[in-house]
Amino acid sequence: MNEEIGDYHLHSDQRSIVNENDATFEKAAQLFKALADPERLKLITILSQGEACVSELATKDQMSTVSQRLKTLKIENLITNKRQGKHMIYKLADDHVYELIVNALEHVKEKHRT
Amino acid sequence: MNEEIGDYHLHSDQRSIVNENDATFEKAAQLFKALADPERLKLITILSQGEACVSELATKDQMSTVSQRLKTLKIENLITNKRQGKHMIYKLADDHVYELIVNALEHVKEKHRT
DNA sequence: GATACACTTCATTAATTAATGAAGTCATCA
DNA sequence: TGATGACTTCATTAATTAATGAAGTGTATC
Repeated sequence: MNEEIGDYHLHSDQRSIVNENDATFEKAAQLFKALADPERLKLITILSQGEACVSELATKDQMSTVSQRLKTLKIENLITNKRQGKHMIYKLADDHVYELIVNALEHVKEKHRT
Repeated sequence: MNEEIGDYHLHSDQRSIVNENDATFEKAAQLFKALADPERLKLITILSQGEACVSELATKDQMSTVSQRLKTLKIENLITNKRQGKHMIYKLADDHVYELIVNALEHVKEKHRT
């Protein structure tokens, strides 16, 4: 009757989330917090087109700011980096990142009743 | 060579997000902000199991807080409500909500290299 | 080994966000 | 119609978060 998919259930045509603990909610909230900024989202979409170093993502005078934004994203495992000589190359960590953003963009573009 | 899916592209095995404007990023950031709180996430997961009124979601003394959390979620079209006599019944707005949360929960449960 | 380049970190300062409790609204029932 | 129940809103207060510019770190080059 109920099809089980990890902690996510399908029962009587209604999807539901069960058995999550407080620590998981806390971590998920932190993840969403990292995504909750238009400039950080913009960085992610740029990186969705391929890896890039910091100076490709920032002009000289916003380098500090961009570096801090990247750090925020990295802490939540949304992006990874590697050094290449003097440059630090950033890229998206995995598919969840892409899925989260695309899903959010779809949601905000959707018409909702007033 | 490139398969086009709305504003989302698949090219050479790399997904990318293009052609989004600032207003869209701003709205997406607001959406993520609404999700960036463990208590609001908890409310969403409860509602994923079915609709509920405020007093089912809160004890008497946290009613104000819970009501404000629900309002935050409603503003971002994550939930909807309807009055039923004295009760205000809340439920999830659409599938995006469920997908966003499940995706985030999967991401945080994933092992990432240290 | 000193200088430059490409960042990263730190500290201050400004701006946002959330909890609390009191007051207000809306529907029902006596 | 006035009292009660079920919320919602408001105002204050506390806690977080982000931008800025200066100082620090690591790598390559002269």
